[in-house]
Amino acid sequence: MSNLNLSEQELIRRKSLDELRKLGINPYPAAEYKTNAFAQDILDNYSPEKNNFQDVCMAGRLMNIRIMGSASFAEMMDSSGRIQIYIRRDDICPGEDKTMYNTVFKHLLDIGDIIGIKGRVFKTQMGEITIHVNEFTVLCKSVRPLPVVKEKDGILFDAVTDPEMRYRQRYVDLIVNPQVRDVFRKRTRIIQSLRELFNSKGYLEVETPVLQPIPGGAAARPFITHHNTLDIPLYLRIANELYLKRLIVGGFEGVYEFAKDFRNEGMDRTHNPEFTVMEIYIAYKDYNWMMSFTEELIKKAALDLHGKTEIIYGDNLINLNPPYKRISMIDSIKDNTGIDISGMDEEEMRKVCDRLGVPHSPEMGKGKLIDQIFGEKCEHNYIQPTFIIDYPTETSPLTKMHRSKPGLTERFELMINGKEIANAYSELNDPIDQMERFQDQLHLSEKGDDEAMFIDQDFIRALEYGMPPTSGMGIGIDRLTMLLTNQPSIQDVLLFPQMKPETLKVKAESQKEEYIELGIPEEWIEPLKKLGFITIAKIKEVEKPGKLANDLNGFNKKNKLGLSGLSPEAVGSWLK
RNA sequence: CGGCCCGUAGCUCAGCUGGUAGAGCACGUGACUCUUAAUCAUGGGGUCGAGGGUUCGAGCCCCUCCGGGCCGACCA
Repeated sequence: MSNLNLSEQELIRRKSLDELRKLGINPYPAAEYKTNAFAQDILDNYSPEKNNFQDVCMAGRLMNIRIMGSASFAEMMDSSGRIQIYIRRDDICPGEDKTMYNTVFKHLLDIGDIIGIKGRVFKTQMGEITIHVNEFTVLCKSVRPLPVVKEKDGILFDAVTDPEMRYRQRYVDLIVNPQVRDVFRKRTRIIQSLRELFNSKGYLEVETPVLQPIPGGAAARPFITHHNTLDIPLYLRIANELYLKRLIVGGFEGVYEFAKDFRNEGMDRTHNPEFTVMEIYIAYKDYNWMMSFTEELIKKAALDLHGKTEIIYGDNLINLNPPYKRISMIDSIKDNTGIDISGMDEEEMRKVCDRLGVPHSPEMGKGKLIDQIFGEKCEHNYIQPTFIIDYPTETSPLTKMHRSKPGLTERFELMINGKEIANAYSELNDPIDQMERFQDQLHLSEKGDDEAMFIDQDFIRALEYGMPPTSGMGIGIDRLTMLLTNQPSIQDVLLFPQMKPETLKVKAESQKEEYIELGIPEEWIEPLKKLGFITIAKIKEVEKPGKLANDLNGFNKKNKLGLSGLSPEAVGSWLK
């Protein structure tokens, strides 16, 4: 009955499954399969002169099968790549019994199945490095047909490009689009590169709470959840900043964490509800030091990934070789708009916004207005890496006041390709100033800003014991990965980007008993369902029993079911 | 939240002014011992995203909904 929902190809593969079992072959064996070679290693290192790889054993997925009578070529893909294999009937079946080739290989194996092979490597007349197989083992039968992507001269045919399928069924994407695996290998290499640098300096990798009673450290709307035993609300973290700084108070010299953060906000090409941020805090440093460190880190990541600092993103050629340009936010606005906003009050700023066509609203303070102008008129112009420094106090409540510029803070953001890549400060460690900044945030919250920060009393208490002068920095790992792997969407650097739930096509089918109650012979239930009458209600809607009888008899004949014919009267009796 | 586009066989896509659903690959059967987008012959496979409406008749026109993409808004 469940077979009703299966396609023809799925039914055939399930039948092959049974056939294999009948031949005594377990399609899902448990035993370890010991391999001694990978496709890429063979392709890179085989040479006929050395006559190496003459006793290889490898495992992988069948991606293509070309049968030519008693010999066949196929392609097998393992974690390293694809390689061609050559299978000859009389090698596989040296004796009289040719079942393993004629039946198992030719008929019961399909594209998508996973097998193990033993054989020797050689070069075909066409010059392709190939494994001559003398034994194969079924390791996993695939019962769902894989999209078949073909390739010639680097051109892909029928490539799976549908974003919905690629993101929802990432496993399929990874199988048929090998360059996708490469992006995620690179993502991991980027993270490793940063971790190596931090560890080489003796900084400590730590873990801090994801479930937080007060979602602090950033301005964003959190996800809320509930703890049953404690009977309190908890928030999924929007940042880990305040916890890492507590650890600096505790005496660690440098701490860092690769953290999943969660923000209950919009989704687009650069935003996913959960995302990864690396934050690092180092005692006795300031934001100037941190700028140099950030340069070092970005350069290292680029070199580890590409071996050079020039990268291409979209149409832009970007050079990540330090030093990067440094410009204050005020100067940036001056450069990009010709307007010097230094010393202006809030009213003057509003007029500037109007003149520039920058949208603003009454609850925005001076700092927010500056931020707004920068975001609209400046940010997108910084394609080459540029540090924007010295941000307004109002929008930087965790940042130390600038040592010489009143009203500003010691903060920088690194812009690359017109996007923020990193954000860092000389951390505010004055507990009394910090308390006042939190209270300012509270006022913003009362004015209706639902992103204003909460007051974290325990964090204040920690600062009261004394936090050394510290610089902290955060990097969006997803966006850094997009940049370094030239991917246009955050979904392309997340293995499982957030999607709306798939609406499962679970059709409400009536039970067999309900059909029988109507007097419908059991053998006619399946044909009825095949014709779309999956519920009793559907049958009751039929107005012409003659037509239904005719359709059913036609179905019987077409599918050679061999059932005795139905009269219109018999069908009519079901409908009463 | 607004604008535009998309949803047809397992996959990639055609489908004319509304007139009985097509191709390639994949799949079944047969042939073939160095092929490679293998080839040749032959056969099957569809609730055209879902639901309504207009019509003698809808994959196509209208409405609603679901899912996806791009752009903008909001948001860092």
